[in-house]
Amino acid sequence: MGRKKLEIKRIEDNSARMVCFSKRRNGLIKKAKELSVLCDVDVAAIIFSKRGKLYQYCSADSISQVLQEYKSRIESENDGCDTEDLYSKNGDYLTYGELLKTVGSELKEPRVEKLSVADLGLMQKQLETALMEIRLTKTKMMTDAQSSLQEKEKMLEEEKKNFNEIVEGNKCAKKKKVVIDLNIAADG
Amino acid sequence: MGRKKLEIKRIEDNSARMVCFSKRRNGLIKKAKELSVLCDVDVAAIIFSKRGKLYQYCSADSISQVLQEYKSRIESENDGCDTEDLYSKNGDYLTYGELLKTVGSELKEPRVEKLSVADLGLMQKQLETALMEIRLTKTKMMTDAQSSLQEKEKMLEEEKKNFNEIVEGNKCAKKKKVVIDLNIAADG
DNA sequence: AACTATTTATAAGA
DNA sequence: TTCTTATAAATAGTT
Repeated sequence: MGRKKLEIKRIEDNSARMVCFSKRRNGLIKKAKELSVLCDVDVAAIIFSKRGKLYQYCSADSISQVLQEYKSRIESENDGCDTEDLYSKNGDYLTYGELLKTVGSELKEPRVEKLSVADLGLMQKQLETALMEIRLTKTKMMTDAQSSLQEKEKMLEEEKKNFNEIVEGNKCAKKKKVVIDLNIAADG
Repeated sequence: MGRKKLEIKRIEDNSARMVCFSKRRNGLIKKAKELSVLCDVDVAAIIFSKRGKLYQYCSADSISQVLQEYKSRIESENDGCDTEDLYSKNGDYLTYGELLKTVGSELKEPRVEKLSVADLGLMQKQLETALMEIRLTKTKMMTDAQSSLQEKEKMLEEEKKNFNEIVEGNKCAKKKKVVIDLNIAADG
């Protein structure tokens, strides 16, 4: 949408490409937000610029829902796979510790071939779960930090208000005093 | 954009919300693709519907680039953070094994408070790297599996061709024989 | 699933 | 970069 119809292929002009990137990046994130709010779904948009900058949007307050959904999906998709050796002895999923140890040793050694694509898929899902758990914790910590900041701000606001009331009170007192003085003058 | 200006808040009517979801989901993914192509950047859009369905777009062919970028970013962003205790003794980043052990023990125990947001951010990045490494490995394995399948298919095709040639050869031989027979008959 | 009246996004220009 | 504006594109409500 613009003065001309734009063909969808790489914009070769450097400056034009950057301008377009800036506009459309904001546009995409706006659209992602709107979709999330209007339709009450979880949306994430991630954009890596070539210069290493990372822009992202993730619908707030819902990471735990996403996590929950993910977990239940992992649990239900769990049949018909020969991935027994990826489980803990107790039949549960690996703890993150066990999982990471597996990832670390299996991926680093040259015996990756022993793992099937299905195994890697399961690992991937578990890592994603771990990742979301971290994100959740991080978000919560940041939210907590922010709300305590907001509380401080509120207290400051309160103090300011009180201060202003005192100042206003003084002004009123001065005005009254002036009026009285004038009345006195008029009397004379 | 539409007959009326739509306020950006949850659409309460169920049917209308689903229609909107369908339209805007496609719209978002289209926009993500366009941004990726026009500006030559990596874009991912992930949408979880409430009913557990996952829609996503990820600009293809670029996971290894993203991984590379991520790694170099981690290496360069590495100054000015007080996250020393997340590092291995050798000064390098944690191995995935060490990292996962930390995630597992720190997040499970009630002593998460000891970790700062910055620490979690670092963990997050490392987990993301691990995840991409897994994805990359999985993709490679699947590609390899596919190409070996394709090789088998090619061999099968070759065999089929040879077989057909033999069959064709037999057909020709038969034809010739018939002609000869006819000639003999004509001679008689 | 199509159709259109409108709104929204944005390409080019300043 | 930021604003403006003409035009393309998306889409809300309708059929």
